[in-house]
Amino acid sequence: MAPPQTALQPKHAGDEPDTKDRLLEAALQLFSTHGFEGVSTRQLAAEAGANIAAIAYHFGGKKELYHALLERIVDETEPRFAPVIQALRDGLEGANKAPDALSGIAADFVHSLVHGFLGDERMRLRAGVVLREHANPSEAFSILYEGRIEPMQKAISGLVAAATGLSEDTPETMLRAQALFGQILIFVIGREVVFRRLGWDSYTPERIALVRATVTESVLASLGLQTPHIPH
Amino acid sequence: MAPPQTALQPKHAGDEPDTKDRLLEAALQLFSTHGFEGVSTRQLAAEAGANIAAIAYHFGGKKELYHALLERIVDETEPRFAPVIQALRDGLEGANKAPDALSGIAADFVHSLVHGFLGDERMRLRAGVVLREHANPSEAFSILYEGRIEPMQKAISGLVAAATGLSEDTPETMLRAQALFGQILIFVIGREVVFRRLGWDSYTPERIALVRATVTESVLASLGLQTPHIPH
DNA sequence: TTGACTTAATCAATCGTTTGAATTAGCCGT
DNA sequence: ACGGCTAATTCAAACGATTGATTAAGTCAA
Repeated sequence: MAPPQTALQPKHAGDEPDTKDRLLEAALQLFSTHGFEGVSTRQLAAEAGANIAAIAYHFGGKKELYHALLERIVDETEPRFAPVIQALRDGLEGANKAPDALSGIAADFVHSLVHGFLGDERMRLRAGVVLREHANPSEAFSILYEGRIEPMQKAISGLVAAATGLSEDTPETMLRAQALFGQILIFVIGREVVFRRLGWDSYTPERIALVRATVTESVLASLGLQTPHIPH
Repeated sequence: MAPPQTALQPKHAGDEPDTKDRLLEAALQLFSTHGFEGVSTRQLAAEAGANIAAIAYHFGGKKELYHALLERIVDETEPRFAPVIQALRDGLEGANKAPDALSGIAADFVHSLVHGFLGDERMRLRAGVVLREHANPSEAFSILYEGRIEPMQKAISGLVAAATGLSEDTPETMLRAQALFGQILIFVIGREVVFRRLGWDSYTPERIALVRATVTESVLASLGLQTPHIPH
């Protein structure tokens, strides 16, 4: 009757996802495209192959399922973004002694972000949820902001600071970091616009490589850096 | 009983908006924040001070009201964006003979866009609707794309082409234009992020000026141009 | 048997839409 | 200026359908 407070992890130790996981997967698929109010509990249950009551049982309600999805998005993207941010930080530290390497470090960073955002279908769905929270922050926006957004912004601010010579925490640096991020994120947000303009219907590996090369040029130039020779 | 097919434009020639206008205004306010599915017809009617049946009477239904809003957004933004695009085109034409002026032209363009997007509360609401259509294009996305988005993209492509020497219609130029636009649009999309990072709670004229100055630097650098001395 | 989980059925509330009557505005012949 | 006519508009009330949530009986492994 009441939602389980303790997870004893009984049941099968099989491989196929249980009802709770399938509901979270359905939530990602549906909330991403149609938004919170645009999806009914019956749609969620049907997509997950579960009963409607399973939502209340496993999460407490529709809103709690949505919040659980946000937390899962933060958790799932951790192994993808943490190394990228760490590599940027490490690179910037080393660049203090070898300033010429800054272009390569920035190019690698852009490379990772573009492929991370455009190369993965699931990441596109996650971005859909995150962008909806941007436009209309719910009470759970802080889950995303503190978990994923702020660390990313701080890392980019470090890059901007290294390239411009300004301090990391000045308003100008933070705004430049925002502008830099916008050059990448616009290809997620404006995906449909890009497709219409270029006559595309999806991001193939070749097209992603073209986006990455072009964005890298733009970003590096915006930082006053030279495009390194064949960034890889 | 049936919706009026012909508009004889009778009624008062007064100044206060009639029910149809008030419904469109309510649609802008509510759809912008909560999305199409997140707003009920009763909310719309209440916000407009009208009866629920007025939606069906004047527009045919909720969906048709939404489409009418999209068309109104295109129409209302025409006088704001058309001169900016025209000024950019004129400037680029003149810059063929005076290449040094390119920085000033680009700076003026960024200036107009930043103030257009951030300086007007109604524009922020309109942007909310447009961005939702970006993330989840409805059947009416073409209204926005052909009306506002494509002309803007083409104008920016002209600027990129002038700065880089490439042709206007190469994929690289179009992608660079997209990246350039992203540097500005991120301050609309990521409004909440900017506020949290900088400790702001709104875009005041002083803060907009700071954003404009910083974005102008970033955009011009990304185009390989020098920041002009005191852009005004 | 116990506890974790699923199920069908049902709850009140709200959804978008429709109805038909009431109200309002503009135009007519007088 | 007048009442009478017509069409445009607004109104309260209700429509069936769907919403998120809840219930109690059921299944199944330990």
